[in-house]
This record gives sequence, structure tokens and C-alpha cells, in this order.
Amino acid sequence: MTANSATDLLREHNLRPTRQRMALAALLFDGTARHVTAESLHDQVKDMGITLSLATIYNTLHQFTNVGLLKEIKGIGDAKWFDTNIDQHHHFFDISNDHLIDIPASSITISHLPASPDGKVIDGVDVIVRLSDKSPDKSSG
Amino acid sequence: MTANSATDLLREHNLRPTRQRMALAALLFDGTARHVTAESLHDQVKDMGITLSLATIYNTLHQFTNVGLLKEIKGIGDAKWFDTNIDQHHHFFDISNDHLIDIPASSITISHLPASPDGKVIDGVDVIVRLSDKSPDKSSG
DNA sequence: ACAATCTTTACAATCATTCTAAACTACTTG
DNA sequence: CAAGTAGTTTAGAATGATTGTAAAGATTGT
Ligand SMILES: [Mn+2]
Ligand SMILES: [Mn+2]
Ligand SMILES: [Zn+2]
Ligand SMILES: [Zn+2]
Repeated sequence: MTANSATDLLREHNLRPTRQRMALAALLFDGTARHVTAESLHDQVKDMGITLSLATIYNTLHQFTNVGLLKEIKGIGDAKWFDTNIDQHHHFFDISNDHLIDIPASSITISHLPASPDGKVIDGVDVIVRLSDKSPDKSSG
Repeated sequence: MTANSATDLLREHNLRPTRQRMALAALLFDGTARHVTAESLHDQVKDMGITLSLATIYNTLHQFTNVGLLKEIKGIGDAKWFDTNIDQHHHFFDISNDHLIDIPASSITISHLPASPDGKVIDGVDVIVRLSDKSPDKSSG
């Protein structure tokens, strides 16, 4: 993502293109699927020599989420995750390295879902497939 | 759950039957499915006129979980939940009142799950079906 | 009863996150 | 460009859930 397209993206969403937002937009919206926490993103920008406060990371992640540029994922580890894939989808969660991998909604079929209780409607379905390392074969070691 | 059966249950799991553990076991293992947080359980025992510290609630919930009497559920709201249903199962989560309802694993069918990445195995699958209140019919109001 | 071990508890500490208010920056208008 | 206004950033305090610490208290085996 170029500086110009970051500016445009921010303007389109009524966010002033500040130095901080430009840096975060450049990191996040490079076209690849990204899953970040506030801390992981803070570390990434620090590694690039850019200084910006953790409070700004939180502010910006929330603003990007509010305008629909990011989606929040809860229930993975202890922190909130933010996802550049805003389509409805599911996740592999690798517990050995805390990595998330997208699973397109279309590649899982959920059937026989029970009816919602009276007066309630289904708001969404979240599937998390936990992954761990295949154990080494104990019989041959 | 009677005092005697609570004592037995605790002894079977190598936990000394203290006043505090007896009270919590009586509340939790009454045969019905229960989903509690440390705070909600603390409030419940306080309502029964029993005094015990929040630290003990946490200690006891973890001990019960370690011996297989409870299962921990993460990703619901901001706090950890503990579940007396230790079978593999899924949940409705009613976002309007923070209530959990069990969905037996057998009543959901998940198919076409993508293959795990190389060297990884599936450790488990968690499904959370978010519920909200059915909106009032806006066309007739 | 005694000693050993385990348990409870008050309180401090931690961690992710949010709040606050003052300093700073961007945008608009003259 | 200058000034005014509104929006933004930031350090640091506050919050809320949870965990750690260490001393006091309870349970168990002898
Ligand atoms: Mn958009
Ligand atoms: Mn058991
Ligand atoms: Zn994703
Ligand atoms: Zn359950």
C-alpha cells in the first residue's frame, strides 16, 4: 500500500491521514491477510523504527474496526485480535505458536444446527479449530 | 448434592473436603448444567450467606478443572467461564444477557473441514453460536 | 495432642485494555 | 500564510480480571 492509497483509504472513511494512521494502514492493508493484537502491531511498528504509543494503536485499531476496515476476533488467547479479512470466516488457531489461519466460511459446512430459543435469532457462528503439533511417533523413538 | 456426596466427590479427587470446597461443590454439582464465572459464583455464594474469598473461588475452580470436574471455556465475554458439562460440546451465547446454553456435539454436523496444515493435528473444534433478541417488526410499529 | 501438610485469605502485583486531560496536528476560513 | 476549531496523540492513571505471596488457619495421620 502506497502513501497515496493509504491517504485515500483513510479519507474515504473520514479519518484524517495522520503519520500514525498512515504507518498502521501501510502495515495492515498490504493485501495479505493479517491477524494482529495491539501488542504485536506495536512491536511491528517499533521494529520499523516508527514510534507511536500503545494508546494510539488501540485507538486506531478501534477506529479501523468501526469503519469496517478490520474485524475484531475474541476468544483467541488472552488478547483481542484484529483481522484484515472482514468477510465472514472461521479460523485455525495453532496453539503452539499463537498463529491464526483463515478458513473461508464456504469451506466448512455446518448442518443440523439446533433451532434458536424462542425470541432469539442467530447473530453469527464462530468456529475455531485448535491445532497442535503432531506428536512425534513414540513407538519408533 | 448432599454433604456426604460432596465429601466423597472431593475425596475421590484427592481434595480435602473443606467448608469452602463443600459449599462450591454443592452449588456446582447439583446435576444441572451450569456455566459460571469466578465473579458470578462468588455472588451466588454470598447470596447464600456464605463468606469465602474470591481467591478461593479461583483456586477451587482451577482445582476442580484440574481433576476433570469442570471445563474451562474461553472467548465468551471478558471473563473465563467454567462449565459443569465436561463432555465435548458447543454453545449458544446470548449476547443480550450473557447466558450460555449447551449444544451437544452430536447435534451439530461439521463437514468439509479443510485438512490441517502439515505437521499439525486438530486438537478440538469450538463452535459458538451468537444469539440476539429478535428485532421487533419495524414495519408494523 | 503434635507435627506435617494443605488450604484460605488479605493484599500486592500483573496484564490487557480503557480513560483522562493536556499537548499537538490537520483542516478550514480569511 | 495566520488564526481558529475540531480532531488526534500521548503519558500516565485507572480499571477489571486474574494470579502471586506469605502468613494465619484447617485437616490429616500418628
Ligand atoms: Mn471500507
Ligand atoms: Mn472426575
Ligand atoms: Zn481471519
Ligand atoms: Zn457448556
